[in-house]
Amino acid sequence: MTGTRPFKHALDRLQQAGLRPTRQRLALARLLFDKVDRHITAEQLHAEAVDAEVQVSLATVYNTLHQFTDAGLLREVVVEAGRSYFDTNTSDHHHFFFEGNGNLQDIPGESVTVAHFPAAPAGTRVARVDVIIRLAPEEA
Amino acid sequence: MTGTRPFKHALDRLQQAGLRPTRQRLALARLLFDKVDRHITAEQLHAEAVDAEVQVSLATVYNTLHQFTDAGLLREVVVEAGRSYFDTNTSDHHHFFFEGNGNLQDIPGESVTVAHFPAAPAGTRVARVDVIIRLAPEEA
DNA sequence: AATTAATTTAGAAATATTCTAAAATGTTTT
DNA sequence: AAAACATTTTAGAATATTTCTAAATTAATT
Ligand SMILES: [Mn+2]
Ligand SMILES: [Mn+2]
Ligand SMILES: [Zn+2]
Ligand SMILES: [Zn+2]
Repeated sequence: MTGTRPFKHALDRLQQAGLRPTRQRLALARLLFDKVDRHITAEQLHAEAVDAEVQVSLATVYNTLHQFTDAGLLREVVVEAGRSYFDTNTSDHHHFFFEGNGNLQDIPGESVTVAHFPAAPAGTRVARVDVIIRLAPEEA
Repeated sequence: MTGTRPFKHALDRLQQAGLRPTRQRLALARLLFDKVDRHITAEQLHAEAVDAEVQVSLATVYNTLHQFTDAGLLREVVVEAGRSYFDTNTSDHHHFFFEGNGNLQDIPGESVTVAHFPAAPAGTRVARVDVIIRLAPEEA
């Protein structure tokens, strides 16, 4: 019976995160996690939900994306002013960013070495290291 | 005679960038470049200008920051949604970002090594490599 | 079924940034 | 130095993203 596994998968994620499995969260989790990894904005996800005839407000999409992020199910990626991407790939990795079209592409964590940087200042710890390789169209 | 050198310095920058030395640009250039390197937002710079009794609109501050950036006099740094910093340090360097208070601190380019990353996809060239080391308050 | 707690929502608000077109200023030509 | 021309500045509106508020709904527990 096709169609139940995706629900199961999304349900597992919510339980793992300690979040109540509401209709909206289940639907958003399915949209987010039942496909290949991706980088999506709140508005894009809301549009996808509307498109899939899931009734959910934009406020709830924002709330849910932040809850998922806090729970470690998503990662927020900021590369441009006034636009936040939410990344379904939560493994240690980095990004190519195409300045032309705003696309993001993953770079596996193992394939970048960040070495020699100074120790974190006293009273702080390194929460994350982000490497963004900004790409421009090749000149003619 | 103190007070003329700063004008000369700012004037040089504008000429180097091929920008007309208007009252507003000169004043903003002095505020930006006649002190130690820093990371400043458009609103902060506008507030400083108002404070220094320089009459300039917020729109002009944005225009000028972008012109300076395009001319290579500034660098835009994006680390948080809905907030752009302009960096008077245009040398090749990276950043510590304190998630607690939104502060940025430079890391000299030579003290970070980014190695082994994949080649830029066909049709693109690497415009810049940004390394952001995100710091959180040390846990108790 | 009643109680309690968590969630969703519409709409307003806050924030950041860009746009528009008119006024002002700077530059070049005569 | 006036006239002509080009650039810049500006107020205010517009756009865009994100957050907030408080009321309505839904879920979980008793
Ligand atoms: Mn968006
Ligand atoms: Mn700001
Ligand atoms: Zn990613
Ligand atoms: Zn810097």
